[in-house]
Amino acid sequence: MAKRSADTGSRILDAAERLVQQRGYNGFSYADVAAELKITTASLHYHFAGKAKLGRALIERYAERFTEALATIEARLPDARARLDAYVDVYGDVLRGRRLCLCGMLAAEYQTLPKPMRQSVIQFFDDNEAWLTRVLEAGRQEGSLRFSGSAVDAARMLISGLEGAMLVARPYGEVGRFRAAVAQLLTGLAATPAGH
Amino acid sequence: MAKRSADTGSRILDAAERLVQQRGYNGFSYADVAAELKITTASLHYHFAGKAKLGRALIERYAERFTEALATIEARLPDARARLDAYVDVYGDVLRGRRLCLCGMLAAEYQTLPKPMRQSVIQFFDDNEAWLTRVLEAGRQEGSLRFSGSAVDAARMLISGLEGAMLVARPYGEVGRFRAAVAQLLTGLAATPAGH
DNA sequence: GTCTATAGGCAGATAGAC
DNA sequence: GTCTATCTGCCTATAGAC
Repeated sequence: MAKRSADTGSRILDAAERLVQQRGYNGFSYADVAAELKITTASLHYHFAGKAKLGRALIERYAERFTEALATIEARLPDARARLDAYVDVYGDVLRGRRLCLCGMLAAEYQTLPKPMRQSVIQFFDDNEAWLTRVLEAGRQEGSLRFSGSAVDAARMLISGLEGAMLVARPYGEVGRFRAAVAQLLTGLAATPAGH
Repeated sequence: MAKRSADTGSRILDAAERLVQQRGYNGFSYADVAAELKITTASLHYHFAGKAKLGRALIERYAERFTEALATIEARLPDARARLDAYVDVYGDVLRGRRLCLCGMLAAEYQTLPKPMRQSVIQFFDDNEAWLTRVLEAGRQEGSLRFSGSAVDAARMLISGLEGAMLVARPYGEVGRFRAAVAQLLTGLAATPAGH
């Protein structure tokens, strides 16, 4: 009953996702995916009619899983500060696999993406922003977080900072760079000023 | 005596630079540059033996100009806070042209870049970090800037934040998003807490 | 320095057998 | 569902005339 291995469609998405996060949408080919799965590119086309459709499916699944991860964070952690820290950890985990955020990578390549993919990238950032805005607003209410300006601006700052910290840290191959940059990013948000 | 137009080498670099900042290193071709300059790709190879060498020349020139811009900022502006603001404006100007920072884009594509290009990308970030660290340290000394932790960590946070803010803002086509995110990024650094 | 012509490879994609 | 075979187009790159 237990499935020993995922079906081909999922395995294609797994391989393509890793390739895009590491090399970019314009930096991988059907041949790369096919070689990894030991099938032919013709078989690939059976599952995903074209590269654009594969790309769109990648974002959809990635966004879905991200949403699930955020729901889990909310279910398990009660206070805003802990939720924020857990959110940051999601990004750190991605970087540890020498990957960028899928949509961060696609944002860099945005101007070359097929139109349908573009809207999905925007949607990912919008969803993240909405979730983070709610957490920040709650944190301000409960007194665990503080920030000047609107919660949505603070959320945008954080998302930008996290995406950028991954982008810059990866060439150095040091997750410590990411952590240090993000720690600095968060100091301004702590209701209790960071001790020194 | 006045040169009416730049020489071919420079015009190639101009076109290629714009293409990389907008579409990425893997998202442009010799044919794109050749078409823009109305020459052939064979002529392109006379000036730059291969795409990797062109890529390296792009980074070298970009880094050189960046260094000059930073020197100009130091020459014209006396205090650290003004220098920091001017530094941020450099990024904003790039984004206004619907471009990313050249090295931010190349950082995304890092794993696919020819080896010689990689070291140049790292060098760009190292130089920026060193300059910004000096400005931040000076600002702390003169009392115009404050931050917890080391100046170098604050510098890394700022560079990450600026690169990320460009990355995320561009798909939306709104420079306002960049400005708002960066404003939030800087609030923690103002010695005089943002009044309200 | 710029051209024409072309090589050689890889890209995404399709037809049709099994 | 997966294969072989093939197509067309674009890519980087080079030889050699002008």
